[in-house]
Amino acid sequence: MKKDDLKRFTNKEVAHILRSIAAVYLLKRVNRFRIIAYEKAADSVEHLTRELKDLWQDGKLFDIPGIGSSIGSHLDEYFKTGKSIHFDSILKKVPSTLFVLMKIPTIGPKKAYKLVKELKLSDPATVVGDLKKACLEGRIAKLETFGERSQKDILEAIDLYEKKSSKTERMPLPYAFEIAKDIMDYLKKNPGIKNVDALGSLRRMVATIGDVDLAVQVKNEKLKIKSYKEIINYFIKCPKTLRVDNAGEKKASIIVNPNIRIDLRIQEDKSYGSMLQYFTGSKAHNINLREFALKKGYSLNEYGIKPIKPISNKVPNPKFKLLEFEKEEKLYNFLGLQYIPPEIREGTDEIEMAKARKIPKLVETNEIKGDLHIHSSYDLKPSHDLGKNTYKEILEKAERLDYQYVGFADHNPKIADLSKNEVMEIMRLRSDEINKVAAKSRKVKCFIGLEVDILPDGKIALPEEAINYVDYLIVSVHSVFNQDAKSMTSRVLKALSYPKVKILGHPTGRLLGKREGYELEWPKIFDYCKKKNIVLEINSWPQRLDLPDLLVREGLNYRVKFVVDTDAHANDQMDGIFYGISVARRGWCEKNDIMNTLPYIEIRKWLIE
DNA sequence: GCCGTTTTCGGCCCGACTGTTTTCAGTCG
Repeated sequence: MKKDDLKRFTNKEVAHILRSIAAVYLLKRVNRFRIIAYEKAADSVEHLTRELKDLWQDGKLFDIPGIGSSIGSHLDEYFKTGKSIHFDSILKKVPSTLFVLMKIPTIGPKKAYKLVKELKLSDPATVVGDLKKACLEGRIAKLETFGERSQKDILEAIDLYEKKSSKTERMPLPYAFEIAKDIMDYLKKNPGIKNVDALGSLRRMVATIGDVDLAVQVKNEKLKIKSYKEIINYFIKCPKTLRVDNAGEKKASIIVNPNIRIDLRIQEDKSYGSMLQYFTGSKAHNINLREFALKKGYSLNEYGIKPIKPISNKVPNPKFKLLEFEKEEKLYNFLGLQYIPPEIREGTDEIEMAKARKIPKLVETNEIKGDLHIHSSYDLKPSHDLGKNTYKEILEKAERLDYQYVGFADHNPKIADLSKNEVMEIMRLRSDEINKVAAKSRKVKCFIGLEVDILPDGKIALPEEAINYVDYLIVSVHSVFNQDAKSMTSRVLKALSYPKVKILGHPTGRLLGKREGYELEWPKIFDYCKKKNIVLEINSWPQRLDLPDLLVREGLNYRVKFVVDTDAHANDQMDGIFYGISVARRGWCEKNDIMNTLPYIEIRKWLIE
């Protein structure tokens, strides 16, 4: 019971409920569009980058595409009371073992129903094992519409399911990106390859990635078949390959260390843009785009755009020839839309905005003028990890990145182990040291920052007098994450009220794959930040990518500003700013929304004056 | 059941793959 409680209200669980209801409706043969509606809602919830429950608390439930008055009100009841009478009554119509079997790949509602019924599988706790036993005893092959082949497939699928449920799930974007980059670099060395692109969630720079999908465009069209084969062969011989999963004529998959699947597709020149568009997704974006195209009289697929009506009344074209696109831009433009960058193709309002020509010019990595959250090796007896590089080395790195400034934001001295006077002395010496190093730096200016812990009661882990030794403070929560939204909100608001606080660091505290963020009443935080000219950090640390993209976009509605920082503890990590920028882009940020695109003179005004 | 610049009614994405049911249903991305 306890264990179940812990799993309550997660997006995964809600998506599973919605998908289960779609399955029951399918079996009960209700209107198929109602089934699609539930599946769409399930997809939508599953791909949210925030917890649905938090959105519900913020009153944003009905903003989610696919959630309307009916599903929305049932979810409202579900979150309020812990159950939905309507959902429960639907789910009761079929044996619950069915929903367990549906988790096995290649088993959908219909097969699951048949298996459950014919084999009388009634215990959800043992159903997978029972099915496996039935396979091994040859009982599946005897069922109508199943055969030897299906029996073997089911056995393999169960195997996969059992392995997968105990294996790694999605990985943080930066890890996937590094792996993909290695393989893309390898592919680019092949003289037959003109272009290599990421596809899917990797191209959209989603915070977590499952499989890596790649596309190649070949150079020599005339030798098509031969060169395709050569490229597939070259791909599967990649030094990172652990094993080859499959290799066909236009597609192949390999598994690389540590058990990551890489899919490659080859497409000819003239429809490369259509393929890129199609496999970049998201699914929700593609569905919306196809619905939009349909209204204009076009059908959209991975090869191009097909008119579903004759192009002109005078000259009817009986063949309705497929229109092909080598470039994605042309495809969007043909439909009367502005080009939509992959990062915002999430099926929200991007098509509407593209039609109105209101797609923003998203911020780019080369517009960043400095990094305000960097940890050095200067030993100030900190509460958390020291960095690896000296102030001088960090400045040299910043110069190589063509930055105008950096902000040193070491962790505060550990106040539990030190007297107030000792802390003051440490802070004074540190400030002298930074000033000394700064005086010798010609190109890159520096700011004296500090990342200060927000204590459980909202006080900051630094004596107030010591604030005199810094230019600005970043305040962050590093402990006691389990307070409820109300207490956490007043805790953070109190911390933000101290002098010189300019940045709220990694605002949700999430660690991808490890820890959910804590809950906050975001409208209050946004309002306060806007009022006090405080900005929210978009932290580029691979496991953080925090603030999450959805909250970034929400913050924009409150006209809040952001700063993209690396939180680097070593110089090579300063290159990771790129990942924070990807979060900002997914949150629809333009250059002006990001404080550290400002030149030195202007950021100084905000930070110090 | 959801949704809105042809709509508050009347529409609703598209194709590949596979096994088995010889013409298609089920599943997936």
